Formats: sequence, structure tokens, C-alpha cells
Amino acid sequence: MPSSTNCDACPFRTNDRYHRFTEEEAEFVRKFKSGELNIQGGATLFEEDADSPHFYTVLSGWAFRYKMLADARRQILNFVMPGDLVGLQAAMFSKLDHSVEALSDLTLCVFEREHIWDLYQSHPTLAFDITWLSSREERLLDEYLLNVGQRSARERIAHLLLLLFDRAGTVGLASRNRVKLPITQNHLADALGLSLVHTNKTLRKLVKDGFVKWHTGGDLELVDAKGLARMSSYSVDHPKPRPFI
Amino acid sequence: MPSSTNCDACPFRTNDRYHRFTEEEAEFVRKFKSGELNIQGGATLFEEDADSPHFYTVLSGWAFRYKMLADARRQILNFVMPGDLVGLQAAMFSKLDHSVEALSDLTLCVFEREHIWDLYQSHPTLAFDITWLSSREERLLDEYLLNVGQRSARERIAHLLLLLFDRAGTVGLASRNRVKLPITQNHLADALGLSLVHTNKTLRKLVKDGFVKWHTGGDLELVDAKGLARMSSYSVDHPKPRPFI
DNA sequence: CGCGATTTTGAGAGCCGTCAAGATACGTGG
DNA sequence: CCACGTATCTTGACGGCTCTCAAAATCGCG
Repeated sequence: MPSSTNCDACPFRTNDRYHRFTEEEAEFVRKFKSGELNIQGGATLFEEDADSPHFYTVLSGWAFRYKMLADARRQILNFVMPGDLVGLQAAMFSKLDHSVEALSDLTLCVFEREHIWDLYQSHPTLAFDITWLSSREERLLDEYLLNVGQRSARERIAHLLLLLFDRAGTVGLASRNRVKLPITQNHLADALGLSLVHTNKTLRKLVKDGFVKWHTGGDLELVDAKGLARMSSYSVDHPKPRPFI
Repeated sequence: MPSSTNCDACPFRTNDRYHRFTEEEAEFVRKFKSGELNIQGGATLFEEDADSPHFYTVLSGWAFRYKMLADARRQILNFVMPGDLVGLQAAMFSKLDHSVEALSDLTLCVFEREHIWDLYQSHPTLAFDITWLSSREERLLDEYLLNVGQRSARERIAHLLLLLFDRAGTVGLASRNRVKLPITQNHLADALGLSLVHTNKTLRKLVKDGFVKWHTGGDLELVDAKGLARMSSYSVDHPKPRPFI
């Protein structure tokens, strides 16, 4: 039975950045979880419009949400990291209006959308946490929209790199000034509404100007984080411990 | 006492597009509501970073959420219409990271953020509705991000006009092919990440090409809605009856 | 009637997109 | 260990969509 595979050893339970479950909550989540899913990097987790009976919490690995137009233009909506909830829309509306693709091998905690109602009824604290996560996603989207709508290519890239660095740091995937982002410049371009060529040229200029180093494969080093933040008007906010599932 | 001013006559209670409260829920919301607020068109409801003890449901009038950069570049994040929840982030995080400004005179139902926990504990159905609304906002933002990130000026304007028309229709503010949008071309520009001048020129071309008519003051007439939808790859979705507070 | 907000139009510039081709990195099989 | 193919990254040239600057026309309101 996979349903209790490793809740007790769940990496989030012992991480101070997340708030703790009570024993009773943990017990509920153990039963609420219906399985574990592993998919490979590059695989598709959700296909737009397909309706899914599940939603997930990411245990490990990265992914991204995106939408496509008929002529293959692609907009990356957000990046998904460990601890994030994926596919909540499936639980609210039964179908998603975006797709999700794995950037690296992914391990997911599986939940049944039809049981979410039990959770709301019996565990208001967890229900609140879900709303919290949804609200947080909304904030990120607000930030992205400002980025794509108003900033120049140079500012956009600087801003996104800082954001990804900080988010990765929050889940313990970054060192002092370095992250291994499992993404290509193509992903950056599609997330920022820029062409691949222009993204590359602009990123190269950021390197030449001494802001960052970018080694193939998404190995990012922030050389002058302060400068990047100033130039892109980036401001961090590290809210209180975040909830998960 | 304003707290029960007109819940019984609440316009949403008799509108089929919204789902109904049970008598018990209605009773709870009556008490949950702490007052009613009226503000003038043009006034600011929320200021970014100020922390607010309240959040609201819009009873009548329009508003918009936005973020600004230091040099006055402004990104409109979304438009707010009757039935929408405003400032939920204040209830989750205590402070908002965006501002909200009234487009017309606004009547709002006032709630105390510190009581939201009562709601989650005693009324899971309403808690679920709040998450639903939050998820819906997320969908809209996804849609906007795709719009701003990938579409041309012409497509963006077409898409936004259709979206606004449909949303206004959902709350009964549009006739068959006409809406009075309380916005200026400046608002369109800031919502789409375009300059005012280019927005005007492009909109004018849409008029000349027979897609729409735009009378001063936001009086919009859709002449060829099908054509607009085709050219901007717009697709409606009218989900089931939506909840409100 | 006059003034501010909004809308329009023109001209010129520039950021960014497209097209093209080469360079580099990486996994696979010989 | 080398050959080769594919994915990714780079760079250059050129064009155009959209921006900024500027000014005029129109609308709405007191």
C-alpha cells in the first residue's frame, strides 16, 4: 500500500520553513493521501482541458505550469517546486485550463479530488492552508504579470532569476549564491514573453556586466544580487512559515 | 446598525448565476458581515503594503487591482466586478501586495479578517466557496499572463474586450452586444502592457475593420464578436453557478 | 464658455522579433 | 576513446511592432 509510504518521513515535517501538523492532522493527511506518483523529467502531468480526478503535492523535483496557443506560442505561468500544490483547480472545477510538465524527475503525493470535501468538513485548519496556498499562487502571478507587462527584457530576466533563486532557497535547493535550475533559456524566454534569441542576448549582457554567471544546464550564480535587485526593483518577502498540503 | 442593512435583499441571493445559501448560511453571513462601505469612483480602497483589517465583497460598482513600479509604470492585474471578493490576501497574509482603486462608485460588504477563522471552523461550505473564488482569480490571471506574454497588441485588445464583455454579462451588466465599461483607454493600456498611444491606434484599427465600436467613456459595442474571438483565440467558459461570500 | 481629462494622429527611434548559421555540450553507440 | 546526432547556446543581420515625443481634436462638466 503506497498510501503511507513515507508520510512519517515527509521532508516537510521536519523543515522549519513549514509549519507543523498536529498529530491528529498528520494522521488525517496520511489517510487522505491516496498514493505516490513518480514521473520522469519532460513528462506531462496535466494536459489542458483533460479532467483529472487527482491533485498533488510535490515532494521532490521541479515542474512548470503553462498554456499554449494554437500556433504553438507557449506561456509559462509559473514554476512548481517541492511543497507546492498542483492541480487544485481540478478539485474546484474538475478540469484544469493549463498544462503541467515535469522539469526533472518528480515525486508527488496523490490526493483524490472527490475527497477534498471531507477535508474541508473535518479539518478547517487544513482547508485554511489550502486557501493560503492558493492565495500565494495568486501573489506570484500578480508579480509575474507586472514583470511581463511593464519591465524591459533586462529587468524581466533579472527579476525572474532572483525570484527563482529565492524560491529555490526557501525549499533548500540553493546555496549562498548559487542554484542549479533545471531549466533552459527557452523556459526563461517562454516565462517572460520574450524570444529565445533576445533572451540569450540579454542574459549574455547581464553576464558581461558582472551580475550573474550562467553555466549550461541552468547552473546559475548570482554575482551581484544587490545590483540585480536594484535594477529590477525586486523585493523579497519571506512570510511566516508556510503550510503545505 | 449597518451589519444587516440588506443581506435579505442582497442582489446575489435571487440571481440564478450564483448558488444559493441555505437559511443557516445566510444567517451566519449576516452576522459575519460587519458593515457596508461606500466609496467614490476614483478613490483608493487598498494601498499596496498597508495592512488592512478588512476584506470585502463587491455589491455594486467596478474597481481594479494594480501594482506600480517606482517610476510610475502601472500594471493593472484584474478588474473587479459585483460579486467578487477583494482583499482576501489581507485575510491570509495581513497585508496586500497590490492596490485597489474604484472605477465607479462602489458599495462593499465589509468583513473582518480576524473572523475568517470562525468561518472556516463553522461553515466548511463557505470556506470552500472562498477557495473557489481564489482559484477562479488564479485562472483569470493565467489567462491574462498568456495574453500579455504571447499575443500581439491587436489580439490582446480583442481578447480583453471579449473577456470584459463576458464577465460583465455574467453579472447582468451587458446587453446582447453592448456594455458600458467604466474604463478609459489608459486602463486598457495598463492592463495589457501597451502604451496608451499604441492602444489607441490599434483599437481604432479594430473599429475601422468592423470588429467593434468604441464610444467615449468606455461604451463598447461588439459588432463582430465571432471574428474577434477567432482572431484572438478567445474561448469562453461559463462554469456552473458561482459562489459568493 | 473654459478647462481638464480623454482621445487622436503623425513622426521618428529603438527594443525586440525573425531568419540564419555556427558553436558548444551531452548522451549514445561503435 | 572517438564518432555522431540532438539539444542548447551564440552571434549577426535585418525588419517591424511598439514606444516616446509632440500637438491637436474632442468630450464632459461646472
